[in-house]
Amino acid sequence: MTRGRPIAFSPDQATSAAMRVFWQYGFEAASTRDLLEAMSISRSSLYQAFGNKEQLFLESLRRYREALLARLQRRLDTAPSAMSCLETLFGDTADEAGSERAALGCLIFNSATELGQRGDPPAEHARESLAAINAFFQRAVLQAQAEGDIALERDTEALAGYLTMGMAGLRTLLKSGADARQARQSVDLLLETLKRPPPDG
Amino acid sequence: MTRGRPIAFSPDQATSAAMRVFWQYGFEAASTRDLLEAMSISRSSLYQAFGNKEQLFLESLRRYREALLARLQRRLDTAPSAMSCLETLFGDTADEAGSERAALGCLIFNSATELGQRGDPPAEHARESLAAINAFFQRAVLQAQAEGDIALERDTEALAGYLTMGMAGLRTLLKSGADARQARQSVDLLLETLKRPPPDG
DNA sequence: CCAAATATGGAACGATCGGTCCATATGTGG
DNA sequence: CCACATATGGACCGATCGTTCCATATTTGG
Repeated sequence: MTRGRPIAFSPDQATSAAMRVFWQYGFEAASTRDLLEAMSISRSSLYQAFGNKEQLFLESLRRYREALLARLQRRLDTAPSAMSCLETLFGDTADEAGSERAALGCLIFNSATELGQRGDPPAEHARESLAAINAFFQRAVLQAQAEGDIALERDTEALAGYLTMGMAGLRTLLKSGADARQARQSVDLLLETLKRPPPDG
Repeated sequence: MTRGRPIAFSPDQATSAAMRVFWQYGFEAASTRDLLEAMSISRSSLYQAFGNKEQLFLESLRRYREALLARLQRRLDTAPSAMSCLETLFGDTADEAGSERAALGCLIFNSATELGQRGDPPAEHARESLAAINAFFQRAVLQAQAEGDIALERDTEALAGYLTMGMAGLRTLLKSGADARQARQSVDLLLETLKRPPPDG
């Protein structure tokens, strides 16, 4: 079937290792040397198997996004309610304060802020991933509305955008070393909006 | 008094030009070539007058922070109320959606996310600047409470952290190209929390 | 066991990085 | 007008960047 020397590494494991490097350093700041060392492969193998740094990043971000969204959706599916899912999601994130995990942030938010409005594939992919997070929040809010925990008069999309903004801001606070108390208090206030009825008008 | 050849550029204007470069590209990604071109000075002059790239960044960030906080404080001092100041501040920021200004973001939030928990002076300076923004929000909330627009039972610090988180998130959304509608809706929901009374407990 | 095909290690590429150095220009105090 | 002091332009430094290339290793099909 296959001809020639077989590859001596697992592309999956190598991509996961690369993902962690991009996660920690960002797309531009992650050097090919960093990537090669973490992936434990040679320079030739990287370019043979992944093309170049940009394509490796796209593959890493794609995997990160799929894993994240799968995890989020599972949380939503297994939680006692969509509202409690959102509460634990933001609460658990706030509780990361001070940890190494908090210092890493989220690869998607990191990439979205680093790459901004650039027109190249990495930036486009980052924006799409941010939109996917927003879409998850929209599903969660819609379900919470169906379950009676969020007022039906609320605009689902607006609340989703609000939560995406909140998570982005929370990630920023955690990255810059906010303590658990500030993170918790901010998240509590953020979630308050979901529970109370919309003002008149 | 002064001996020797006088400098042929304005250090103030040069620092402002450098600030814009750091603002657009970030600390690490801003190359000395970018800086020299924007500042319209020679390489020798940069190192003679500012020491190195890091010190130039610190000076740029210091100026940005001072100018920003002065502008914010002036807004607070001249607004009809602290609450309306916060409303116009977030509202005006949301209205930047889609503009070049929105793509730039805020140098302080940009630096805080880029430099994270690093232990060097640029990161420390960025975190201090973020704390200064938080302190401004704290003053604004305190004033709004004194003016009767925010319930006194509210924890001032908690609301300040919430607003800092909100602005950080808003900046992230804007940087990644959020449209005016999403930004507006998210900000409206964010500000809602300030106006309504705290829940029981 | 040989030929074809693929993977790998490592040298090398040109470009760019932040920073230094030196010759020269351009001022002022004596 | 000269001596001194500072500023400036530009060559240059070693390091690192992402990428390419080639010789070599390692496999399978015939």
